[in-house]
Amino acid sequence: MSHPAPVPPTRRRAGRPASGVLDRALIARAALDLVTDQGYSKLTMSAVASSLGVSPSALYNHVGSKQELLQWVQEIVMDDVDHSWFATHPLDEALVRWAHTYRDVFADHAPLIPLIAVLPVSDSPRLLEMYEAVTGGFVRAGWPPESIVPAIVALESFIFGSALDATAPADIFDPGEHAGTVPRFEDALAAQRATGADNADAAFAVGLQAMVAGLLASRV
Amino acid sequence: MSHPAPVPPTRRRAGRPASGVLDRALIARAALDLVTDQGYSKLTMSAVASSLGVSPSALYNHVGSKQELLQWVQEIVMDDVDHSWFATHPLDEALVRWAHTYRDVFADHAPLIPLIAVLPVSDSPRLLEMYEAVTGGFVRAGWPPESIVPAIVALESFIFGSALDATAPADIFDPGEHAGTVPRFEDALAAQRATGADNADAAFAVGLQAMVAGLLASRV
DNA sequence: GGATTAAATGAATGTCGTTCATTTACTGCT
DNA sequence: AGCAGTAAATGAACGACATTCATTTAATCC
Repeated sequence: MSHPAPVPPTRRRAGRPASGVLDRALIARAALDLVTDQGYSKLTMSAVASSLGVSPSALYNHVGSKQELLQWVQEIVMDDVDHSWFATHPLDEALVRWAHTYRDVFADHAPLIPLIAVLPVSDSPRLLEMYEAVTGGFVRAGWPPESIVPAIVALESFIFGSALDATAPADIFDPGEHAGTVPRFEDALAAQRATGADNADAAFAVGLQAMVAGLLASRV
Repeated sequence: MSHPAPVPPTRRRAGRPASGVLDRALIARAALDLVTDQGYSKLTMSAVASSLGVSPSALYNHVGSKQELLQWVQEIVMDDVDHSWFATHPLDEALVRWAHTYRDVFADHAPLIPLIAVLPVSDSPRLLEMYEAVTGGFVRAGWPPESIVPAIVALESFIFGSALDATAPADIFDPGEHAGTVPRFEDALAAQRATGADNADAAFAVGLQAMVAGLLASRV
C-alpha cells in the first residue's frame, strides 16, 4: 500500500539539488498514499512534503495549490472507474457496472466529491475520456443525442450522492432520544434492519436499478 | 433579507452584560443571514461574532463548534423542504414536490450537504419529522415496510448529488483544449445545448422522473 | 563561461477555529 | 440581605494550515 518513504537521512542544504527530487507524479503519488493510509484529514501540504523528504514550500514549485493537488489525486483515482463495458455490453449492464465502480471509488474519496462535481472537465482528460465512453454506450443503444448528457448527469448525481451516503455511520437513522415520536419511520427502519442488508448498499442497488430502468423505459 | 446589525456603537466592557446578548436563535439567524448575502466562504466565527457585535470567543458560551453552528443553520433551512403533500397527494406527486424543494434548498446550501449526509438524525428533530412524513406517504401507498428506507435513501442520494451538480458552472462540460478528441460526447453536448434547457435542471427532472417511476414500478 | 531559469530551504504571514484567564452580573441558598 | 456559584462577556494567545518570499545553489541556454 504505502511506498518506501524516500526521506534522506541527511538534511539537504538549500539550493537546487543535483538531481530532480520532485515531479508531478511523485507528488500526486505521495498524496494518494497519504490519503490511503491516513485519510483526508491527514492530507496536508506539510505531510505530503515530509513524506517526500522535502520542505512544504518546495511543493509550490510544482503545484499551484492544494486544490490542484486534489485534482491530481482525482485523476489517478478515476482510473478505477470501469467504463470498458460500454463498448462491449448492453447499455443497462454497462451502466450498472460503471455506476458501481464509480460509487465505490468515491466512497473511499468522499472529500473529492464536492471538487469533482464542480470541476471543469477540460481540467481532467480522464474524466473526458470516461464521458466519451459512456456517451458511446448511449449512442450505440440508439438514444437521441440531446437526451444523453442529462441522463449521464442524472446518473452521476445519484452516484455522487450515494458515495457520500456510503460514508455515513451505519446507525445514522437511530432516533435516539426522540424514539417514539416517529412511529412509522421507526417501523420501516426496524423492518429494513431485519433484512440484514446494509442500508447504504441496499439503497444504492435499488436506486440504481430504478433509475436505469426508468431511463431506459422513457428514453426521453 | 439581512437583519439590522445589532452592533452597539459603544464598546462593551468585559464581564457578563446586564441583559442577555446572545442565544441560540440569534446566533443561528446571524449565521444564516451571513450565508445568504455573502456565501459560505464568508461564514467564519469571527464574521458571525462581529455581525452580532460580540467577540468571537463569546460564541463558544453557546455553541460548541462551527460544525454545530452549521447544524443549526441546516435545521432552519430544512423548513423550506415541503413534505406536506405526503399526507394529501398520491405518492408520486408528493415525491416530486418534496424532491424539488429539497434540491432547491440544498443547491443554495451546498456546503451543508457533506454535513447532513452524515449527520445522525437524532441531532436534528426536523429531519426526523421529515422522514416520518415521507415514510407515511410510502405506507399509505401500500409499500412493504422493509423497502421504504432504502427507497428514501436512494432518492435523497439523488437529491444531494443533484444539489451539488446545480452549483457547477454552466460550461463545466466544455472540452476546452481537448476539443476534437471526444466527438460523440461533443455531439451529445451540442445537441443538449441546442434545446436551450439548463443542463442541471434537465438532468434533475429526467432523473427524478426515472427514479420515481422505476421505484413505483418495482416496489421492491 | 556568463546570464537566466529552476528548484530547493527556511523564515514569515495571514486566516481560522478554538482555548484560557479575567471580569462582571445574574441566580439560588441560607 | 449577603454570599457562593455559575453564566456570559472580553481580549490575549495558540496551533493548524496554506501560502509567499528572500536566499541559495545547480542546471540550462546562448
